[in-house]
Amino acid sequence: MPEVRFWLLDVASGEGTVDLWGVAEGGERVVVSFPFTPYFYLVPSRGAGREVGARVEEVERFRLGRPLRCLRIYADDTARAAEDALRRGLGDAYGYDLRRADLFLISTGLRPGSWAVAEAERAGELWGYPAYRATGSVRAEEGRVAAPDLRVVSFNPTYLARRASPRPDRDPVVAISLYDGSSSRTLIGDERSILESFVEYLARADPDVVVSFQGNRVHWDYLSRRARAAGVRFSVGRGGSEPHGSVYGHVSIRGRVNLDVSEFVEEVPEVKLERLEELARYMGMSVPEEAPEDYEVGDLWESDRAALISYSEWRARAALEIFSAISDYVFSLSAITGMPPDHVLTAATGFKVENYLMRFAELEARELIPPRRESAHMTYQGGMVLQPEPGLHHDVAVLDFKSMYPSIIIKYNLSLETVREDGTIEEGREPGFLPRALERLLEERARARSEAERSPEGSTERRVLEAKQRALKRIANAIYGYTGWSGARWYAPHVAAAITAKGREIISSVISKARGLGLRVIYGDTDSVFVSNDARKIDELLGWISSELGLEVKVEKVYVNVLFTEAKKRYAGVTADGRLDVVGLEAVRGDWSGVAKRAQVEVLEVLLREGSVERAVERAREWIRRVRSGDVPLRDLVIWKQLTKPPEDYEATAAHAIVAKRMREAGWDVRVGDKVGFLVVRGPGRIYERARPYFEVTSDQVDWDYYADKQVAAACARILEAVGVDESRLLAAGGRGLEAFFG
DNA sequence: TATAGGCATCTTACTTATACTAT
DNA sequence: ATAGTATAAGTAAGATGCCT
Repeated sequence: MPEVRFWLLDVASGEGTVDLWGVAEGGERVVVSFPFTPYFYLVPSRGAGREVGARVEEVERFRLGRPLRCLRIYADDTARAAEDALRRGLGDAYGYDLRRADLFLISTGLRPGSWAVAEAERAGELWGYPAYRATGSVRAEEGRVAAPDLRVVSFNPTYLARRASPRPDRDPVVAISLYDGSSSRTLIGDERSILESFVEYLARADPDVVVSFQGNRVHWDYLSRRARAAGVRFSVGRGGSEPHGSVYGHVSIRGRVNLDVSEFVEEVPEVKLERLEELARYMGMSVPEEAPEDYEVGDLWESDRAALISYSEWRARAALEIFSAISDYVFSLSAITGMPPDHVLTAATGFKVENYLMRFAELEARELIPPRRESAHMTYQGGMVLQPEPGLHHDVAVLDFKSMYPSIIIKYNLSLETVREDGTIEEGREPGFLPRALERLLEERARARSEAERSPEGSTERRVLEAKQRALKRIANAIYGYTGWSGARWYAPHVAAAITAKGREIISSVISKARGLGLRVIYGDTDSVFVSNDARKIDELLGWISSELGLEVKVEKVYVNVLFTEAKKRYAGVTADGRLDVVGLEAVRGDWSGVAKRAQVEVLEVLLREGSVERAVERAREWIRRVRSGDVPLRDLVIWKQLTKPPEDYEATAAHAIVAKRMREAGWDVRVGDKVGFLVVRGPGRIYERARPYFEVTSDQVDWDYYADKQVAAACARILEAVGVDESRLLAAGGRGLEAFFG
């Protein structure tokens, strides 16, 4: 039987077939077509039999671990067929609400971003590509880690906005920069020729991956509309197809991976603003010092076109470089979840986990896949957080459970089959669906890690395996949260509650034991305990945890100095290797001005490194003085807040919502989910009456006192009050007060 | 096409207490 | 003396973004 081996790029539904786009072993780009009729399962009610559908097979499946005789029913429209069966009272239906291409992947075990082997024969060409027709089975080729050489192209368009944000119904595309990994170019000229050249370029370069920053959210739609208006056929997909909207707000380009690297920002909590510059900087890439802001593009196009084009080329290059850095991770996520690489970044965590679970259910556990339905959200108790001992502590060890919740799920076999509604646990049962699914992830992760270690340093294989283990960890860690998500197919709040209850029980016993051993417990949160760094006692504690609880705890880090306020989840410390950790405090929050964050970090540095309260106070006072006198660049005063709903839906008048509303009225494209940057200006009234878009404010308008008192002083006082300094000492005027004069 | 709950903190919106004014 | 009103003080709720 002839076989074709290929690396799976994209899956598309054809006429009665599923078409697989891939890169074959020899480097050929191929399309392999499979005849595929979708199916669903019916647990028949008494009496119902094979007459329920035209093509029916009897199979054994499990429902929450219990074996059942089921019917597998094939139908072109499974949703309709299932609905019909339900209406006729023929039984309970499962797995009928999956999309065809998804079901194909789930049932065959094929993974996008991985290698596949298909029994197939050559069948001419399809849209100019070698086509194969399946003659037998198709399966994943296990154990082959590295992706083939992919052709990757990135692009960055520039639009010329007449005012505010560019609008596709009005403002033209004036340039598109392209980068193929070695050379840059920018298409300019009249719009029609730019768009035509773009389409031609893609047809000629024929990339497997098209990379952009915000392609899904902005560019594909914008460019499609402009092309339509200009009468240019926007055939950027393989076989000349046009982009089309798909699930998760993702845009599909047939035969290619359309990768919008802006979506990777979700995976990086350190990056607070979804901007290419921020992400690139985080990834350690060089970033132009003066990147133009959106509102400057129009002027720059007139005044310094060369600079704008060079910036645009940087953007295209940066997007591709980011892709290169994350591609192994993305392909791994794709392989684990079975979702195409471009979908997997766009999809929310819950859906990634769910896709993994559905594959595991169908391929390994033979569990029925429950339909998605709206469940009432139930809250339950979460992790335990200790009240910290406020003040400055020296030599503190942070003890951490290794993957506490995943360990609990497996160790106590917490699953839908084993946890009763009242939260009690059925002992002695076979490992349940969730623990098994989780164990599989952890096994694979352990294997990836050990294989990575065996691979030569710096090798492709090692890099890929390390990305794979990170991706596996990401999914494993999200399984607990998934059980408490009311949108989940396997929604199980009582299981989630049982997991956290065990967690609380365990951490409580660890705290008691630590105290019993004479360790001072300073703080703890969910799966961590901060104790005085007494190596002998800690060793004893870890030994006890291992032998008595059967769980693993490690010394995560040691703080030479660590400062706690009265507040939970907020502290800062200097580690043995000299790094300053800031946790939860203003300095790590995206909704505080840069000046307040910087001042707070400096105060912390002085306090924790030099150990001088007096110098820390002086540092805070310097910053307050500086701000009050207006000696700070405006960009350090911007406060960013996310617009979490339409501005008019806010019950309380919020500054950023008012600013967003005004910006919209002025023609800015401010969407729900965007961060709105504003400054507070002088004048009467509430903050929301004095908030302005950050780019509209001049230095003489700024309410410097607001920044001095409510931002800088507040952030510094938070720290200094923990060491007995009152905020009034920071705010008192002058260098030395009257007490110095009289004292 | 929202993983979870726990938490701090700021601002706004509303309530209550207090001081002051007009009758 | 009393009712009415402006203002301060106090509190609840809305909103955001962090931690594990």
